[in-house]
Amino acid sequence: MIQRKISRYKNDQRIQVAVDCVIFGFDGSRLNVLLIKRSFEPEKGKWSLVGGFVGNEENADEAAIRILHDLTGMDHIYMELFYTFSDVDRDTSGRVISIAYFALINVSNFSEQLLRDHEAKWFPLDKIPTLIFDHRRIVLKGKESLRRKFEHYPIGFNLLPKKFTLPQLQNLYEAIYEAPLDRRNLRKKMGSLGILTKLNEKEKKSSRKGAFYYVFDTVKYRKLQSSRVKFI
Amino acid sequence: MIQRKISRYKNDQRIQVAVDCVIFGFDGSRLNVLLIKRSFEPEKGKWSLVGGFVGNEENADEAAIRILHDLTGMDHIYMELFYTFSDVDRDTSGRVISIAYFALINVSNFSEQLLRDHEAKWFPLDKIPTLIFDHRRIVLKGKESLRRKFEHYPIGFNLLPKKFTLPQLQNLYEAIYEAPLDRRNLRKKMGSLGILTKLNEKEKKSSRKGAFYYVFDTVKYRKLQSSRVKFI
DNA sequence: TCAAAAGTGTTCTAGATACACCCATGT
DNA sequence: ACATGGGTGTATCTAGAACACTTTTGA
Repeated sequence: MIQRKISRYKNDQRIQVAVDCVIFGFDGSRLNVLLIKRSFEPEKGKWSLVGGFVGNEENADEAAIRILHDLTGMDHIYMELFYTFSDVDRDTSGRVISIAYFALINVSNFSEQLLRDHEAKWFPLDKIPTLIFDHRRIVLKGKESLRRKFEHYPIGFNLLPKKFTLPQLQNLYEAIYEAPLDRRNLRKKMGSLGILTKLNEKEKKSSRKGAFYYVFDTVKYRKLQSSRVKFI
Repeated sequence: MIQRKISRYKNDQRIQVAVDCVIFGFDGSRLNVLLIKRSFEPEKGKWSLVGGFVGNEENADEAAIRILHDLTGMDHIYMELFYTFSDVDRDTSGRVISIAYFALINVSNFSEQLLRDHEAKWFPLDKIPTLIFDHRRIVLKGKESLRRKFEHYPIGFNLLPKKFTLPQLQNLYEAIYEAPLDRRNLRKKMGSLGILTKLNEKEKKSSRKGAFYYVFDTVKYRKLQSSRVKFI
């Protein structure tokens, strides 16, 4: 039995609280954002972030987890609150503030079927279509937050498949920083951090020679975590 | 004539939206947080952050500016949204989410009279009393956010008076990082950034020899701003 | 055999760190 | 005269940046 809490504060405030998720996905070469065709009015049929209202019996994290689960079927998605957008007229049909999260997922966990079911589509970061409301601003701020976080925490590994190659890792860094990176320096850096384990297996699709797979060494990483490592 | 916006969304959500401010102030040697004795129920008389509800016709920034202005009489206070707290039971008398800001002000702008008027008091960061609700958590997260921001942006100057000495600046760095810092290295760093101008005037209260005053060179700083400077 | 991407080491430079003595002044 | 905090310079170390050739293999 769910009982609605009655506020003891006297207040005629009427603001609704929503969560919006900037879902980043990396396809091995480019960084993408998942957008959906909005299924209800207003702005039905336009491209939009994935979102929903916060329930009376859940906090914003729980709402984001629920929304991400409904869309993907996945649990334990890496996500982080990065900002709250509250302009009075940001939503054209009511006063709604949006608690914004970015989420990092591995594109390969996302089937074509799933995309069709939700009328969803991956868009490269430099090719975001016109979005409803202030969602473009939310995407841009999400990207900035991701970039800052990325500098000190190894969250990028959430965007990669379990096994990944160093050229893929380099593409990821370059996509997030929008700047070229030297192969040799990246390898040296990863070597000195000691958080990658080389597998005796090669990825052969994207080159003739093939690139060795690596896995992320969680145990070694945890030891570093206390000391605010620089990852780039 | 203010007309309330009627939402077109069907939704029985009943959440109120508040803003809370972690106001940091530096007294020349320690970093403090401004707390007030809560003036209304529930939890009346307990220590609390400064806050208030977001009005129907203002966004969260505007609410924070209003709240800070009401308390201090000051405008153009440096402030930044750092997180939104939304646990279902965080406020014991209703569902209220709190959009949290940290604000940086110069303690010397704050008269004793002002403190008395609002039943407010500065508390050193390591001596925060028991606070209502989740305000302790908000303070801790605010401190972390301040620290991260401080690394790359010269926001610390908002905590200092217009004229300040290098020993004071050092105290500020040490207070924010809770770690000792070498005098000579700090001076070298500031010298190389070139954003301080030495005045021909000394502060004589805190030592016999006296320490030269400096001012922050806004023009030189702006030139640096594009390039993500490291400030520590 | 050649095109295309993977892999590999060294040098240079700038910034961070560590460190100890003299200076100015009020009491 | 001395105690107190302010001011200064150098040597070392480390991390980041720049840079070019060899290897593998499928077509």
